[in-house]
Amino acid sequence: MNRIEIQDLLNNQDCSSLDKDFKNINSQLLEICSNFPKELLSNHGELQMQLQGILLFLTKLVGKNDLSVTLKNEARMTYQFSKIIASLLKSFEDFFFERKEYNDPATSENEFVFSVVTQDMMNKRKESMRPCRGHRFSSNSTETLEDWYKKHHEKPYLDKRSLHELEFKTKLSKMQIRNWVSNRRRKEKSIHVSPVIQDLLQE
Amino acid sequence: MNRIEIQDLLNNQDCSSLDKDFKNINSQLLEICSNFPKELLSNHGELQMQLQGILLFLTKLVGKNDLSVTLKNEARMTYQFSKIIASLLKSFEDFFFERKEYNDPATSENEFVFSVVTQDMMNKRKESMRPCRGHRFSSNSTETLEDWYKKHHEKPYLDKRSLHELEFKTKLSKMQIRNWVSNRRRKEKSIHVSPVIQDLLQE
DNA sequence: ACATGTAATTCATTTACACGC
DNA sequence: TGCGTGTAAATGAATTACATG
Repeated sequence: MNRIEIQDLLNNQDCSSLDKDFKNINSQLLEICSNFPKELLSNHGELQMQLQGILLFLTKLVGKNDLSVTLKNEARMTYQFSKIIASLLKSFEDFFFERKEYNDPATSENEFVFSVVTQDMMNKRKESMRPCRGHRFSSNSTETLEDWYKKHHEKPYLDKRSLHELEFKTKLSKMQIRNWVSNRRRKEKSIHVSPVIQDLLQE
Repeated sequence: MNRIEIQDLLNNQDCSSLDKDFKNINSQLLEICSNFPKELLSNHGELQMQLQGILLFLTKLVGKNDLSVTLKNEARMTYQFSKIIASLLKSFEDFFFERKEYNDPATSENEFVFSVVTQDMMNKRKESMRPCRGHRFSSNSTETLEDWYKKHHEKPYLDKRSLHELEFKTKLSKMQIRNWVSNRRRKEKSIHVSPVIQDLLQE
């Protein structure tokens, strides 16, 4: 996932029309994000309260009739963003206060984008899990595999070198890679169906 | 078209009032459906006889005067259903044993009857069925509703006339239509998300 | 090791309903 | 009742794993 600066998320070009309170809220959110898991231990309750206040304000703002459409949309977007932060905050709290064994991989970075952290968390969890039907690989792994497949489109069968390379790149097991490529060949087949049959299957 | 389990078609809640013979017929039909084209080659003649017997019995049943209305309707539906199976069976036989040209499904009379009758049956059943979460409306109904929404895009709220019209066109209940329009408005909102946040949520 | 069939799971979407305004 | 919002239940397609010949 690409990193996105929080400033880009919050203060985009349309913000020039926003009033004082709205700007104030944006800067509050920015601050919360910047210190995200760091200051959580000391004042998570405060943070939750602050977020609740922000959400309440935004709800009121959206409800107003005399608001311009762009401003309303802006408010809605900020509301969505605040909601995301609130739920992230909650999941962090669960980690820190109910299961204490979790080490945050990203605390070393001073200012970071929280989306990257959640991605890391997901990958950490996934890697430790034993292979399970239906559980998706990380998008990174899938991309790597898909790249390989595109390159070897003519003859999409694994040789030893490819297998080793993919094993190293994706951190998946040999069996998983073989399965993936096999399933991928099957998918390739099913993509190219006679248009007549496709029409038939449509309805 | 929504799929309906054969069991639902044959054995619905009203069946408690049916007599033994009727239940027996239902289970026979169910068995025939389950093995439909599979066992056709070995015993198509038998199947035709069996179906004829069923049809005869049902004809007698419908003719009776002392039958309750719901039971009579049930018998009629089962009769239609048996007829459909019989005609399907016949067209399969034609195809397999007389080497006749397989008729284009769109123009074949049997197929036409099949789809119309099942649609009819479905609508009938839908009226009696209590609405169920997650069960899709027919594509026809959805199209009608979507058309209405597009037309009233500026102010997508139902008035009495619209509600009546849609109720007539879609054969859905008032509550279902109100729910659909409400859910549709919500969807409209969620479609217009900040592209940055959308990317973020994409992962 | 392969194609094929299919089980188990997930993900987004659809419909229904509850609660408060 | 009407609305928006939150959320439950179900669907259906796609993803991953594993069994068989």
